[in-house]
Amino acid sequence: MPQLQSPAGGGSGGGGAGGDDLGAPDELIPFQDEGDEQDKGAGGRGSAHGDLDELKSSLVNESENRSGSASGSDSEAERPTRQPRENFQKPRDSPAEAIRRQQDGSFFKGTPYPSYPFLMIPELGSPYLPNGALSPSGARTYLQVKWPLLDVPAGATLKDARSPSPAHLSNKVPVVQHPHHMHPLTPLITYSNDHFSPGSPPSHLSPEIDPKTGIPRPPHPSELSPYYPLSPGAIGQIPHPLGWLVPQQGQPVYSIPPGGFRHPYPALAMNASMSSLMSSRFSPHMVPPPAHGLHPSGIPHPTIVSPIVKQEPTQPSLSPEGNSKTPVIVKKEEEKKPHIKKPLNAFMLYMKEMRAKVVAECTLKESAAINQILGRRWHSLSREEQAKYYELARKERQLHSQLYPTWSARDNYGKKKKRKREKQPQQQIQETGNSVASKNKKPCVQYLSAEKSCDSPASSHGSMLDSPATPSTALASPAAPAATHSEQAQPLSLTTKPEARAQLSLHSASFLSSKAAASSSSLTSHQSSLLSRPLPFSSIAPTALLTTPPSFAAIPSPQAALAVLQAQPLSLVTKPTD
DNA sequence: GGTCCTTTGAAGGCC
DNA sequence: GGCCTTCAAAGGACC
Repeated sequence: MPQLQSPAGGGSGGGGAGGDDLGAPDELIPFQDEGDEQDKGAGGRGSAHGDLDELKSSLVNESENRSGSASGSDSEAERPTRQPRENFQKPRDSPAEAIRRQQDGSFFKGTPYPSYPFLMIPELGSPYLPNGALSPSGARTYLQVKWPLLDVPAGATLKDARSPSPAHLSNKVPVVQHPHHMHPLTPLITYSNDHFSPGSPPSHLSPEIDPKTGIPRPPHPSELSPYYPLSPGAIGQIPHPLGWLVPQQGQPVYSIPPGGFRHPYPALAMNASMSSLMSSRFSPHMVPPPAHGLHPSGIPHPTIVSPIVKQEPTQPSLSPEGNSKTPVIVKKEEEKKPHIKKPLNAFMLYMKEMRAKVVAECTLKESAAINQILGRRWHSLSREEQAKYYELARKERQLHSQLYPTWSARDNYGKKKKRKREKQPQQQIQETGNSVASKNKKPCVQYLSAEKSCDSPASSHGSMLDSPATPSTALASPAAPAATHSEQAQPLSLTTKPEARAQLSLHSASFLSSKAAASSSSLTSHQSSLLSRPLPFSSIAPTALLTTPPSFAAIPSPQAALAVLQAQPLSLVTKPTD
């Protein structure tokens, strides 16, 4: 399957970047390494990052325009977050310094995503339960942040107006999966949007050089990361920073001991108890939590489902003899080992957020069907929108790797006891054509037919891909806002893989008969998916944008489209430009 | 109760 | 470096 080159990836070759790049301290700061990563990616990078840079620069410009101070030089504008990132990475500010910074109003920086005004607070301390599992929704508590001062266009909110706020999207009470059931910071997180209305970041919080010190101001937490609602070094001294983060129950939100931030995961804001908790609960050693289902503050959290706690011994339990462990014990300990789940990727984050919306819009409940819809919508998202999720996912991985530095995705292999499939559907299609689903235990269900009634408003941008006006416009880009720039930033990779070409062609056909394709029951799910899925922009050859075969215009059905495509020289569609 | 389905992306292993 | 596999979420369906 041709993939939209993900920011972290550029394929598996660069795939290591997602985690490997975490080692360097500099990489901990989001936006710089956006650029860095993109530079490293050198063409293999996904589209999202190009837009991230756009967003960065546009944000800087926007902030400067707003503030009117524009104190930064050009070079500063080009590297708006460099210094702040270093500050962020090494939060060694004294409390007084931190307070001063905050009083300067320089503590925050405008969000790099003007349209992304919520903070995804993964329980502040960690989105991951002590066992590594993510607290289903509480772990990713999207808080719409109220920016008190900065004037941001209403249209620049995270989602379109139709899209309920993420908090509202939670269609169920967050269920903590781990027996610990309690994130140390959850009581401090408001789960209500009442406190947070989409607003604007204050203009004086723009990323600028502090006029007093000449030192670049620390970046806004949202720039640092959605996970880092407050910058480490100074958080603790700020009872209510600008009042835009309101404690739910009146307790001090972020107090931090004068000693400062010593936790190995310094990006997290925490008070004394949190700090100790982090040290104890979120260290890789996973020592037991202090209490069952209770935050150290004693405040229970609604997400607590069961107070049963699996004690994770700090030291491996030894056999009575002393230091030798029987295989049984070893096995037991192995079983006791907390299951650290993989960090969610961008699409998973998107699904998590949008699932409830899709479920509400449709009558579908089957996740497979929902996921098909979401998959299509995902592709219909503009790259900026996708970039948000890529960024979130990247931070998830960062956070995860910091919380569990020794964790490897390999650790989870085999834990699902997943029955090994004989072959991937994709391969089956390539090899056996349409007779694919026969081997599957469960026949592929064409869920897309059920989606017909609800997939038209696919994206907040109107999803031209779901119901495109013309193939060419739809192909040009998923809501490509600046095609020319995109082409510059991300030279179109001339995907010459047969599958990719087929996808392109199929996709072209899908614009003309997507509904028919969706309702088709004679195609395999993957074929249907191909028909309905937009091709990643990066894999579309320029010529392809201009040479949509006119013969598609009269294709009555996806089957016919497929037949045409199979018979038609693909080179007509995706003739390489070289 | 376990697995499948379905989606995309990340990561690791293998060649 | 490319390909393949597994897992991440979700919940109904199926065995």
